[in-house]
Amino acid sequence: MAAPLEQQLRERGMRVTPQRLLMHRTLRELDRHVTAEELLGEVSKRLPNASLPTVYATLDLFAELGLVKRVRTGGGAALYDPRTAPHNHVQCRRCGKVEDLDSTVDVKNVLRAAKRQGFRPDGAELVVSGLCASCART
Amino acid sequence: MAAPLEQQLRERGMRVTPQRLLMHRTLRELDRHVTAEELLGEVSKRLPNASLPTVYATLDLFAELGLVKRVRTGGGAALYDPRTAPHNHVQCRRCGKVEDLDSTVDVKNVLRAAKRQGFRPDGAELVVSGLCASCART
DNA sequence: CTGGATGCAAACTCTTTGCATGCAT
DNA sequence: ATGCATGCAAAGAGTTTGCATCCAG
Repeated sequence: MAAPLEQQLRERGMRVTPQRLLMHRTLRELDRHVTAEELLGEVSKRLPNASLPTVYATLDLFAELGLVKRVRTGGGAALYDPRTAPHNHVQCRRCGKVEDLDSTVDVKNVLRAAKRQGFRPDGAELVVSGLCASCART
Repeated sequence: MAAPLEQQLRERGMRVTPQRLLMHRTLRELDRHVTAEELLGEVSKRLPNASLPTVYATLDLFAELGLVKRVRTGGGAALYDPRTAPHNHVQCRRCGKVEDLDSTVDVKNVLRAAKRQGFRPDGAELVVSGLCASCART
Protein backbone atom coordinates (compact mmCIF):
# COMPACT_ATOMS: atom_id res chain seq x y z
CA MET A 1 0.00 0.00 0.00
CA ALA A 2 1.01 3.61 -0.31
CA ALA A 3 2.56 5.51 2.55
CA PRO A 4 -0.02 7.17 4.77
CA LEU A 5 -1.00 10.55 3.43
CA GLU A 6 -0.82 12.24 6.83
CA GLN A 7 2.72 11.16 7.36
CA GLN A 8 3.83 12.24 3.91
CA LEU A 9 2.28 15.65 4.44
CA ARG A 10 3.83 16.18 7.86
CA GLU A 11 7.25 15.12 6.65
CA ARG A 12 7.05 17.84 4.05
CA GLY A 13 5.79 20.41 6.48
CA MET A 14 2.44 20.53 4.74
CA ARG A 15 -0.90 20.73 6.42
CA VAL A 16 -3.20 17.84 7.04
CA THR A 17 -6.56 19.29 6.11
CA PRO A 18 -10.00 17.68 5.95
CA GLN A 19 -10.13 18.37 2.19
CA ARG A 20 -6.92 16.52 1.54
CA LEU A 21 -7.88 13.57 3.68
CA LEU A 22 -11.34 13.33 2.17
CA MET A 23 -10.13 13.60 -1.41
CA HIS A 24 -7.55 10.94 -0.78
CA ARG A 25 -10.13 8.62 0.72
CA THR A 26 -12.60 9.32 -2.07
CA LEU A 27 -10.03 8.58 -4.74
CA ARG A 28 -9.30 5.24 -3.15
CA GLU A 29 -12.97 4.41 -2.84
CA LEU A 30 -13.76 5.30 -6.43
CA ASP A 31 -10.66 3.52 -7.71
CA ARG A 32 -11.04 4.70 -11.30
CA HIS A 33 -10.08 7.60 -13.55
CA VAL A 34 -11.73 10.79 -12.42
CA THR A 35 -11.80 14.32 -13.69
CA ALA A 36 -11.38 17.15 -11.22
CA GLU A 37 -15.06 17.92 -11.61
CA GLU A 38 -16.13 14.35 -10.90
CA LEU A 39 -14.05 14.27 -7.77
CA LEU A 40 -15.52 17.56 -6.66
CA GLY A 41 -18.98 16.07 -7.11
CA GLU A 42 -18.17 13.11 -4.89
CA VAL A 43 -16.34 15.16 -2.32
CA SER A 44 -19.12 17.73 -2.16
CA LYS A 45 -21.46 15.12 -0.72
CA ARG A 46 -19.49 15.25 2.49
CA LEU A 47 -17.83 18.63 2.25
CA PRO A 48 -20.35 20.88 0.52
CA ASN A 49 -18.11 23.93 0.33
CA ALA A 50 -15.28 22.31 -1.55
CA SER A 51 -14.16 24.21 -4.61
CA LEU A 52 -12.76 23.23 -7.98
CA PRO A 53 -9.49 25.19 -7.63
CA THR A 54 -8.80 23.35 -4.40
CA VAL A 55 -9.49 20.03 -6.11
CA TYR A 56 -6.99 20.88 -8.82
CA ALA A 57 -4.41 22.02 -6.30
CA THR A 58 -4.88 18.91 -4.21
CA LEU A 59 -4.75 16.56 -7.17
CA ASP A 60 -1.57 18.21 -8.36
CA LEU A 61 -0.16 17.78 -4.87
CA PHE A 62 -1.14 14.11 -4.88
CA ALA A 63 0.52 13.75 -8.26
CA GLU A 64 3.75 15.13 -6.80
CA LEU A 65 3.48 12.71 -3.89
CA GLY A 66 2.98 9.89 -6.37
CA LEU A 67 -0.51 9.03 -5.13
CA VAL A 68 -2.17 9.67 -8.49
CA LYS A 69 -1.05 10.09 -12.05
CA ARG A 70 -2.32 12.85 -14.27
CA VAL A 71 -3.34 11.32 -17.57
CA ARG A 72 -3.29 13.73 -20.45
CA THR A 73 -6.00 12.72 -22.83
CA GLY A 74 -6.36 14.01 -26.33
CA GLY A 75 -9.12 16.40 -25.49
CA GLY A 76 -11.50 17.44 -22.79
CA ALA A 77 -10.74 17.34 -19.11
CA ALA A 78 -7.60 15.88 -17.60
CA LEU A 79 -7.97 12.54 -15.87
CA TYR A 80 -6.39 11.60 -12.58
CA ASP A 81 -5.63 7.94 -12.14
CA PRO A 82 -5.38 6.50 -8.61
CA ARG A 83 -3.77 3.35 -9.95
CA THR A 84 -0.08 3.47 -9.18
CA ALA A 85 1.03 0.17 -10.70
CA PRO A 86 2.47 0.54 -14.21
CA HIS A 87 -0.15 0.23 -16.91
CA ASN A 88 -1.20 2.00 -20.07
CA HIS A 89 -4.34 3.49 -21.53
CA VAL A 90 -6.53 3.30 -24.59
CA GLN A 91 -8.59 6.24 -25.71
CA CYS A 92 -11.44 6.20 -28.21
CA ARG A 93 -10.85 8.88 -30.79
CA ARG A 94 -14.57 9.18 -31.34
CA CYS A 95 -16.15 9.41 -27.87
CA GLY A 96 -13.01 10.16 -25.88
CA LYS A 97 -13.48 7.33 -23.41
CA VAL A 98 -10.30 6.21 -21.64
CA GLU A 99 -9.77 2.69 -20.35
CA ASP A 100 -6.94 0.90 -18.63
CA LEU A 101 -4.69 -1.48 -20.47
CA ASP A 102 -2.98 -4.03 -18.28
CA SER A 103 -0.35 -4.83 -20.83
CA THR A 104 2.90 -2.98 -20.39
CA VAL A 105 5.72 -2.16 -22.77
CA ASP A 106 9.45 -2.25 -22.46
CA VAL A 107 10.55 1.35 -22.27
CA LYS A 108 14.21 0.81 -21.44
CA ASN A 109 15.27 1.74 -24.95
CA VAL A 110 13.31 4.96 -25.09
CA LEU A 111 14.44 5.99 -21.64
CA ARG A 112 18.03 5.41 -22.67
CA ALA A 113 17.45 7.40 -25.83
CA ALA A 114 15.99 10.21 -23.76
CA LYS A 115 19.09 10.25 -21.55
CA ARG A 116 21.30 10.38 -24.62
CA GLN A 117 19.52 13.56 -25.60
CA GLY A 118 20.22 15.15 -22.24
CA PHE A 119 16.85 14.47 -20.68
CA ARG A 120 16.45 13.15 -17.18
CA PRO A 121 13.38 10.96 -17.67
CA ASP A 122 10.91 10.27 -14.86
CA GLY A 123 8.63 7.86 -16.65
CA ALA A 124 6.80 7.10 -19.84
CA GLU A 125 3.17 7.03 -20.74
CA LEU A 126 1.70 5.08 -23.61
CA VAL A 127 -1.72 5.88 -25.01
CA VAL A 128 -3.30 3.70 -27.68
CA SER A 129 -5.87 5.48 -29.79
CA GLY A 130 -8.60 3.85 -31.78
CA LEU A 131 -12.28 3.11 -31.65
CA CYS A 132 -13.98 1.69 -28.59
CA ALA A 133 -16.37 -1.24 -28.88
CA SER A 134 -19.52 0.84 -29.07
CA CYS A 135 -18.13 3.46 -31.45
CA ALA A 136 -16.74 0.75 -33.75
CA ARG A 137 -20.23 -0.67 -34.27
CA THR A 138 -21.58 2.46 -35.92
CA MET B 1 7.37 10.84 -50.19
CA ALA B 2 3.77 11.22 -49.25
CA ALA B 3 0.98 11.20 -51.82
CA PRO B 4 0.37 14.58 -53.42
CA LEU B 5 -2.03 16.62 -51.37
CA GLU B 6 -3.98 17.80 -54.42
CA GLN B 7 -4.69 14.29 -55.51
CA GLN B 8 -5.79 13.17 -52.06
CA LEU B 9 -8.14 16.11 -51.80
CA ARG B 10 -9.69 15.57 -55.23
CA GLU B 11 -10.17 11.89 -54.57
CA ARG B 12 -12.21 12.79 -51.52
CA GLY B 13 -14.19 15.46 -53.33
CA MET B 14 -12.56 18.16 -51.26
CA ARG B 15 -11.39 21.48 -52.52
CA VAL B 16 -7.85 22.36 -53.38
CA THR B 17 -7.51 25.80 -51.85
CA PRO B 18 -4.51 28.11 -51.61
CA GLN B 19 -4.67 27.87 -47.80
CA ARG B 20 -4.39 24.12 -47.82
CA LEU B 21 -1.58 24.06 -50.33
CA LEU B 22 0.36 26.75 -48.52
CA MET B 23 -0.04 25.17 -45.11
CA HIS B 24 1.08 21.85 -46.48
CA ARG B 25 4.13 23.39 -48.07
CA THR B 26 4.94 25.41 -44.96
CA LEU B 27 4.73 22.33 -42.76
CA ARG B 28 7.16 20.53 -45.01
CA GLU B 29 9.54 23.49 -45.06
CA LEU B 30 9.52 23.93 -41.29
CA ASP B 31 9.81 20.19 -40.71
CA ARG B 32 9.34 20.38 -36.95
CA HIS B 33 6.60 20.40 -34.33
CA VAL B 34 4.41 23.44 -34.68
CA THR B 35 1.48 24.82 -32.79
CA ALA B 36 -1.49 26.10 -34.73
CA GLU B 37 -0.47 29.61 -33.83
CA GLU B 38 3.09 29.14 -35.05
CA LEU B 39 1.86 27.80 -38.35
CA LEU B 40 -0.51 30.73 -38.68
CA GLY B 41 2.42 33.06 -38.15
CA GLU B 42 4.42 31.43 -40.93
CA VAL B 43 1.49 31.18 -43.28
CA SER B 44 0.46 34.77 -42.68
CA LYS B 45 3.68 35.98 -44.30
CA ARG B 46 2.31 34.85 -47.63
CA LEU B 47 -1.42 34.79 -46.97
CA PRO B 48 -2.06 37.69 -44.62
CA ASN B 49 -5.75 36.99 -44.15
CA ALA B 50 -5.38 33.44 -42.89
CA SER B 51 -7.23 32.74 -39.66
CA LEU B 52 -6.62 30.50 -36.69
CA PRO B 53 -9.85 28.51 -37.04
CA THR B 54 -8.90 27.67 -40.60
CA VAL B 55 -5.48 26.56 -39.43
CA TYR B 56 -7.07 24.25 -36.90
CA ALA B 57 -9.53 22.90 -39.44
CA THR B 58 -6.78 22.33 -41.98
CA LEU B 59 -4.45 20.68 -39.50
CA ASP B 60 -7.23 18.37 -38.40
CA LEU B 61 -7.88 17.56 -42.05
CA PHE B 62 -4.18 16.84 -42.59
CA ALA B 63 -4.24 14.61 -39.50
CA GLU B 64 -7.10 12.63 -41.04
CA LEU B 65 -5.16 12.31 -44.27
CA GLY B 66 -2.17 11.10 -42.31
CA LEU B 67 0.03 14.04 -43.29
CA VAL B 68 0.60 15.18 -39.73
CA LYS B 69 0.13 13.76 -36.27
CA ARG B 70 -1.43 15.63 -33.44
CA VAL B 71 0.82 15.22 -30.44
CA ARG B 72 -0.64 15.08 -26.96
CA THR B 73 1.18 17.65 -24.91
CA GLY B 74 1.01 17.83 -21.17
CA GLY B 75 -0.44 21.29 -21.25
CA GLY B 76 -0.58 24.38 -23.37
CA ALA B 77 -1.06 24.30 -27.09
CA ALA B 78 -1.39 21.13 -29.14
CA LEU B 79 1.53 20.27 -31.37
CA TYR B 80 1.29 19.04 -34.92
CA ASP B 81 4.13 16.85 -36.09
CA PRO B 82 4.90 16.63 -39.83
CA ARG B 83 7.08 13.61 -39.26
CA THR B 84 5.24 10.51 -40.40
CA ALA B 85 7.82 7.84 -39.62
CA PRO B 86 7.22 6.09 -36.28
CA HIS B 87 8.95 7.81 -33.40
CA ASN B 88 8.20 8.95 -29.88
CA HIS B 89 8.48 12.13 -27.86
CA VAL B 90 9.97 13.45 -24.67
CA GLN B 91 8.45 16.36 -22.85
CA CYS B 92 10.02 18.43 -20.12
CA ARG B 93 7.68 18.64 -17.17
CA ARG B 94 9.16 21.97 -16.19
CA CYS B 95 9.31 24.04 -19.37
CA GLY B 96 7.01 21.94 -21.54
CA LYS B 97 9.46 21.55 -24.38
CA VAL B 98 8.80 18.57 -26.66
CA GLU B 99 11.53 16.78 -28.59
CA ASP B 100 11.64 13.80 -30.88
CA LEU B 101 12.93 10.46 -29.73
CA ASP B 102 14.15 8.22 -32.49
CA SER B 103 13.93 5.09 -30.40
CA THR B 104 10.74 3.11 -30.83
CA VAL B 105 8.99 0.57 -28.65
CA ASP B 106 7.35 -2.72 -29.38
CA VAL B 107 3.64 -2.06 -29.08
CA LYS B 108 2.36 -5.42 -30.36
CA ASN B 109 1.40 -6.54 -26.88
CA VAL B 110 -0.52 -3.43 -25.97
CA LEU B 111 -2.30 -3.40 -29.30
CA ARG B 112 -3.32 -7.00 -28.79
CA ALA B 113 -4.49 -6.16 -25.28
CA ALA B 114 -6.53 -3.28 -26.68
CA LYS B 115 -8.18 -5.63 -29.16
CA ARG B 116 -9.01 -8.06 -26.38
CA GLN B 117 -10.90 -5.25 -24.68
CA GLY B 118 -12.97 -4.59 -27.78
CA PHE B 119 -10.99 -1.63 -29.05
CA ARG B 120 -10.01 -1.26 -32.66
CA PRO B 121 -6.61 0.40 -32.23
CA ASP B 122 -5.17 2.77 -34.84
CA GLY B 123 -1.83 3.39 -33.25
CA ALA B 124 0.02 4.12 -30.06
CA GLU B 125 1.87 7.13 -28.82
CA LEU B 126 4.54 7.13 -26.18
CA VAL B 127 5.52 10.26 -24.31
CA VAL B 128 8.45 10.24 -21.93
CA SER B 129 8.29 12.92 -19.28
CA GLY B 130 11.18 14.30 -17.32
CA LEU B 131 13.51 17.25 -17.18
CA CYS B 132 15.22 18.63 -20.24
CA ALA B 133 18.92 19.42 -20.21
CA SER B 134 18.55 23.09 -19.33
CA CYS B 135 15.85 22.58 -16.70
CA ALA B 136 17.85 19.78 -15.06
CA ARG B 137 20.76 22.17 -14.47
CA THR B 138 18.83 24.48 -12.16
C1' DC C 1 -24.04 28.44 -60.50
C1' DT C 2 -23.52 25.95 -55.98
C1' DG C 3 -21.83 24.04 -52.04
C1' DG C 4 -17.90 23.55 -49.38
C1' DA C 5 -14.03 26.51 -47.41
C1' DT C 6 -12.77 30.67 -45.39
C1' DG C 7 -12.46 34.63 -42.06
C1' DC C 8 -14.22 36.87 -38.30
C1' DA C 9 -16.09 37.06 -33.82
C1' DA C 10 -17.76 35.06 -30.10
C1' DA C 11 -18.59 31.15 -27.17
C1' DC C 12 -16.98 27.43 -24.65
C1' DT C 13 -14.24 24.43 -21.70
C1' DC C 14 -10.70 23.55 -18.77
C1' DT C 15 -7.32 25.32 -15.76
C1' DT C 16 -4.83 28.76 -13.20
C1' DT C 17 -4.35 33.06 -10.48
C1' DG C 18 -5.36 36.81 -6.85
C1' DC C 19 -7.00 37.84 -2.75
C1' DA C 20 -9.45 37.74 1.69
C1' DT C 21 -10.77 34.43 5.18
C1' DG C 22 -10.01 30.55 8.06
C1' DC C 23 -7.77 26.85 10.30
C1' DA C 24 -3.79 23.59 11.22
C1' DT C 25 0.34 23.96 13.56
C1' DA D 1 0.24 33.69 16.75
C1' DT D 2 1.69 32.43 12.12
C1' DG D 3 1.25 31.51 7.58
C1' DC D 4 -0.29 27.88 4.48
C1' DA D 5 -4.67 26.13 2.59
C1' DT D 6 -9.15 27.20 1.22
C1' DG D 7 -13.09 29.28 -1.33
C1' DC D 8 -14.66 32.50 -4.38
C1' DA D 9 -14.42 35.11 -8.47
C1' DA D 10 -12.30 36.20 -12.32
C1' DA D 11 -8.86 35.86 -15.74
C1' DG D 12 -6.42 33.19 -19.11
C1' DA D 13 -5.30 29.97 -22.75
C1' DG D 14 -6.59 26.97 -26.34
C1' DT D 15 -9.97 25.29 -29.23
C1' DT D 16 -14.45 25.05 -31.34
C1' DT D 17 -18.75 26.94 -33.31
C1' DG D 18 -21.97 30.07 -36.07
C1' DC D 19 -22.62 32.62 -39.77
C1' DA D 20 -21.96 35.61 -43.77
C1' DT D 21 -18.89 35.83 -47.69
C1' DC D 22 -16.10 33.89 -51.21
C1' DC D 23 -14.20 30.92 -54.54
C1' DA D 24 -13.01 26.18 -56.50
C1' DG D 25 -15.43 22.90 -59.17
